[in-house]
Amino acid sequence: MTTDRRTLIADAAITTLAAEGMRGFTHRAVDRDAGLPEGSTSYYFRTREALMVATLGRMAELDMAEAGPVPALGGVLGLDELTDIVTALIQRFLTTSRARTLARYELSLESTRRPALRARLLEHGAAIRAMGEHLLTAAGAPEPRRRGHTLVAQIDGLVFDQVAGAGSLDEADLRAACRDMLASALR
Amino acid sequence: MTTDRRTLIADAAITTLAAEGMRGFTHRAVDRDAGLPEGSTSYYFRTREALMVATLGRMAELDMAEAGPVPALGGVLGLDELTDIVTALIQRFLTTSRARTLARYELSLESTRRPALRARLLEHGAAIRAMGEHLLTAAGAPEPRRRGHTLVAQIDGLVFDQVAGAGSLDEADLRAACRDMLASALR
DNA sequence: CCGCCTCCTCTACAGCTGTAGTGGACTCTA
DNA sequence: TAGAGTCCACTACAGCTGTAGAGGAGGCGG
Repeated sequence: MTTDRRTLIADAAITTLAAEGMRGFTHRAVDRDAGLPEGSTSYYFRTREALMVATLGRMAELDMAEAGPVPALGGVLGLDELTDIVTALIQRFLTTSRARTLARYELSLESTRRPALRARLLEHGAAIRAMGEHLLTAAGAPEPRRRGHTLVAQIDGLVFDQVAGAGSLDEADLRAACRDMLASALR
Repeated sequence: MTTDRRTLIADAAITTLAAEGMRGFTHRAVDRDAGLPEGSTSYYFRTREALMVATLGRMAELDMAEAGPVPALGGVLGLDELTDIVTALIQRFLTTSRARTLARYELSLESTRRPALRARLLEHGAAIRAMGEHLLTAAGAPEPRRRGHTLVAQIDGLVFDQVAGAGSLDEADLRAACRDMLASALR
């Protein structure tokens, strides 16, 4: 499978961003991570901002591919199932897609200063919150919109803490926290 | 009040970090923000990492000065008082000390790659979580330690969302979210 | 008055960065 | 086969960065 050159570069960019931060996020560093000759990244994405936007786009694509299967469930969701789904999602953020998680935080902070990035990020964030809302609706929660937004933000906090903070909670703690949040939301 | 030169620089560094991110966090940029001649920052903090550590130290100092008055309350805390305290804290993070909040996230992410920074950050984080634990203990919550950790992380998520994410929650939503979290913790 | 010491500013410099442009290899069209 | 077009690797270059060090201003002890 020879992936598209741009996709290959965007994937490498996610890795670079997670490993080196915004400071080390340079055209040449991405070239290295992608195993391409110097100049490749700069050819496909002339400016650093274009590279960021492309990286974000690729992240959104991967996020959706990963989370897509989840809301395909039918029927009414109970607290236990909901907890399972959310806990599994968090675990994936922390392991399989840890790099993408870190890269997302980097880009979020950067979007504070870059309108072009901010617009894309909000778009993607809206899609994620919509999923949260959808899940809560399926479980019959009141005010699913507000609750969904809150829930997503709180979960993000737990993930951030695990990935860039103290990381003092084990899997059982995370599960308990999710269950409490969801129980509040369903009340 | 002529503050110590190092303190002046560290304060400027917080501003620079919040405004320009890790990438724009350079000796010369801090010189400019501090209104000092070029070379000053580089003289007091020879390496960039030393500057980061000093910045973090100053942030911890300011955080403590700000939060210090809070736990001075006596007596048993009720859910309402607790909610008031926490909501007020969040509001301060988002307004008065917004820059410091952003700088903290920048440094948290950076600490992922810098052991020297990580050590200091964990130290400060421990102090903050101790405050959370203390508050919950005063309110008679079971498992205040675990609950405190979770609470702090969740609050951080709400703050991050407001400051660098969608920011779709208004003050009433934040208050409601806090109340729910605290109610869960007290149960 | 002299010499010393501290605090600071200024300058030097090698290395890296973003971005643009040149030119070659390869592929398709006729 | 000739020509045009596309994709890509490489190079150029000005600007910025981290860090080190030289040197000067001003105060202090004698």
